Amino acid sequence: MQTKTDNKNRQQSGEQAILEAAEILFANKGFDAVSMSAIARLADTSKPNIYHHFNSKHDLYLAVMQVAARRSSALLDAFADAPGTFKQRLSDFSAGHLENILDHKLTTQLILRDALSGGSERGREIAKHVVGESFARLVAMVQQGQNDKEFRADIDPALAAFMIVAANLFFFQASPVMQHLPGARLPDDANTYCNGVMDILFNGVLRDGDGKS
Amino acid sequence: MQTKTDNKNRQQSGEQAILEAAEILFANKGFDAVSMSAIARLADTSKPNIYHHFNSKHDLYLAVMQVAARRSSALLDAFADAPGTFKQRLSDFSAGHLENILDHKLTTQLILRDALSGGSERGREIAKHVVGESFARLVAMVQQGQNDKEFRADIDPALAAFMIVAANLFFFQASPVMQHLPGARLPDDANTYCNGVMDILFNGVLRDGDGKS
DNA sequence: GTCTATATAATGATAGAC
DNA sequence: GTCTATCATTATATAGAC
Repeated sequence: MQTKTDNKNRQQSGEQAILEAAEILFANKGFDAVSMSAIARLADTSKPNIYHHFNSKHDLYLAVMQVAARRSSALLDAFADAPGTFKQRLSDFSAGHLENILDHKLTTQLILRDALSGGSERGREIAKHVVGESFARLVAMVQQGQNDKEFRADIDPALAAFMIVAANLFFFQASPVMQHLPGARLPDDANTYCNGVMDILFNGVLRDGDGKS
Repeated sequence: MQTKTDNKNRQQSGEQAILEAAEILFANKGFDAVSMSAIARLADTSKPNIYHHFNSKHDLYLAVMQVAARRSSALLDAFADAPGTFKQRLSDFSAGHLENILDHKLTTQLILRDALSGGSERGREIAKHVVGESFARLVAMVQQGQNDKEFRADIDPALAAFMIVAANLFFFQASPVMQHLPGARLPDDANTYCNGVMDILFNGVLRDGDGKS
């Protein structure tokens, strides 16, 4: 029994280093800009050894994606059915969502890059599954809030959910650029940003009494 | 006098084809995934001819970016100082912004890809200039709305502007993915989407009387 | 499982004829 | 301005020893 586990562990040490190196490079530069030589160099091994563990560059990429997807999926389970008002639950979900994004930038960039790029058929399937999962939870949460008369009934729950996801993911994508823009800077603190977003989403930017058409 | 103009026109016919082919490929696949051979093939010319017009692949890329940036910058000038309430002007700007994005998907994808990717130093400068320009206008518009007491004074104008841009750009990025997600679909019509977004941004999702903290 | 050495194809870029 | 032919380099991937 133990021999099998030992083999698995010994075997993974090599694979693990390769997977980690590949994740870093793929996330930062994208599939095409990364060579097997660069991965081998960063993983401190040789090119043929990578081909011993993975059939092709694309296979390695898919393996990296699957590991990242598994990690990403498990992270938001805690927010599935929490107590409190839906306003609070939605705020918590959004804060947790953004926190996960910023705590796992590599994973996020990897999945986001693949999901939004016209890349490899099957890679997008994995990425779609991940974003679809957290998105569906958000939509359901908004709908429940509508059923409880806490949220307006005349808004599209998918739209509200999308705006939350968009605000968080686009913040992650754009913050390196935004930091260098003159004149108007966003809050660099994630919590401040998230609270500001949710305040606008919940209450709107119009002053009270201006008439909600 | 005319000879110069004629030369210019004759000269551009070749360059134009190369630039257009390069824009299509760079926008769809990114810098690294596009080869000079592929560009030459699509432009119906030869590789050395490209090198006659541009010093390197990177030079060609910058030229494509500059053309795209010029196009993109000119598009939103009309919304600079329009009449009407700031709510209306903001809605019009957002609608025009999204319309421009969807009418020039190639240009948008090209600039967005470069701005958000860890790509070539100088390419990002161009992209940053474009997004920074339209972003600054939006922020100013929100601030004016606050000065006129039309918008709440306690919101961050940069944050509100960012949410509009994020909603539009992320919609553009994600709509190919979102269309295939089960359960919750966004409106496929740009106007419907934009109106829904602005409704939420202006009025919020909470039902009236729930107390704006 | 890991390596050296290598096959094969494609890359960015150039030389030089027309 | 445009081409054919070619350079040097690098890419993915494999063969085969240990």
